Amino acid sequence: MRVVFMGTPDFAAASLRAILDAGYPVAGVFTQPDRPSGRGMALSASPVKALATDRGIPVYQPTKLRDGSALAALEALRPDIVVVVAYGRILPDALLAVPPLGCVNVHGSLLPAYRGSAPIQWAVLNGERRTGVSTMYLSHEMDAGDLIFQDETPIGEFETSGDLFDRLKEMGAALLVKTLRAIEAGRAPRQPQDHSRASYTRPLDKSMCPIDWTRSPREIVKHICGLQPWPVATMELEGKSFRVFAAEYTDTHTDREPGTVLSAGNAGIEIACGTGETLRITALQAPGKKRMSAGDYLRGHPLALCAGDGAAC
RNA sequence: CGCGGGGUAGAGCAGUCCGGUAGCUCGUCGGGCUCAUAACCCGGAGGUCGUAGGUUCAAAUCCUGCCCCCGCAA
Repeated sequence: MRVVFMGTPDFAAASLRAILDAGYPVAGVFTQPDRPSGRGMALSASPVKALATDRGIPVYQPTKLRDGSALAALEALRPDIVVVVAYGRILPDALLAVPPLGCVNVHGSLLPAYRGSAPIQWAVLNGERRTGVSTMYLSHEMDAGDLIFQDETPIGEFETSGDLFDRLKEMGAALLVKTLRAIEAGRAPRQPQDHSRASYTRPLDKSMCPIDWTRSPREIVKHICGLQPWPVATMELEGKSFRVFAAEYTDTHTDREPGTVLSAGNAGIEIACGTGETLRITALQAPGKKRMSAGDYLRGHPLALCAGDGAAC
């Protein structure tokens, strides 16, 4: 079964690696063009390209998918099936029609929930206790194709999007191999999604970073975890914007204004939340500094605590 | 050459502009005190100031090259 793989980031590279390790011949790989990125704006290859190059697989990086050349390139590869994982492009119907066995996709959610571009992060942000991965056939509409397999997993209370990403990319890769085997054997399930239960995510952006202290401790913890490793939750302290990486629950109750710093010491910075409860920030990053524990930071930067009613803090 | 911040004791920082004894908080080690503590008191150890050169009577500090870390941007 000749496979053509389309994908770009780390999440996709895991799937590519899995089907290669499973012994499937990958005739070619499509990935996004190299772009200047990183410090120094050096041109850098996508993780998928790096892996494909390493394994000696031809790489295609079309700028446009609709000018005919991409279609010609795909047809020339004569794939039986096309696997698309986080390619970052909408495939024109003409491309979808090329492989006789269809196009399959790995998505980081339990579809039909969390269709869209940041399903893993939004599952964390929304405080979901479980999520998973799905494989499906690609259809004209985004993430709405018929389901093949799904696999579930619980989300840890303090698990970050990055942690969950790493777990789901391996789950997705394994599920993809299972899916390919089933299709090859002609016994892959095909279950239309319940579109009435579909939900959609929007991309993350930096405007959502600031922590809203009027929310509950758990909502704030999920905010902190969900926005890691990017774009990272932030808080204001003494006029500077800090990136916040970790927090822990306390059993303290307070009637102080949400956002008030109640204490700052070795264990962290305790701040009043909106429910009369508090949260202790335990890891943060000051501008121009690297991430460190709150205790470490305070050692070099004593915080002026106000004992008053909090208004002046 | 996309823009900017940073590298000083095990950790976090000050000192650099204006060159002249290596400083603070924490940890650590020893001693003391307390019913008790991430408590407090006394004392000690621990640093080629990222690195290689240059200027100087004298460089953490001024000049130049290089390495590494971080943020923006993608």
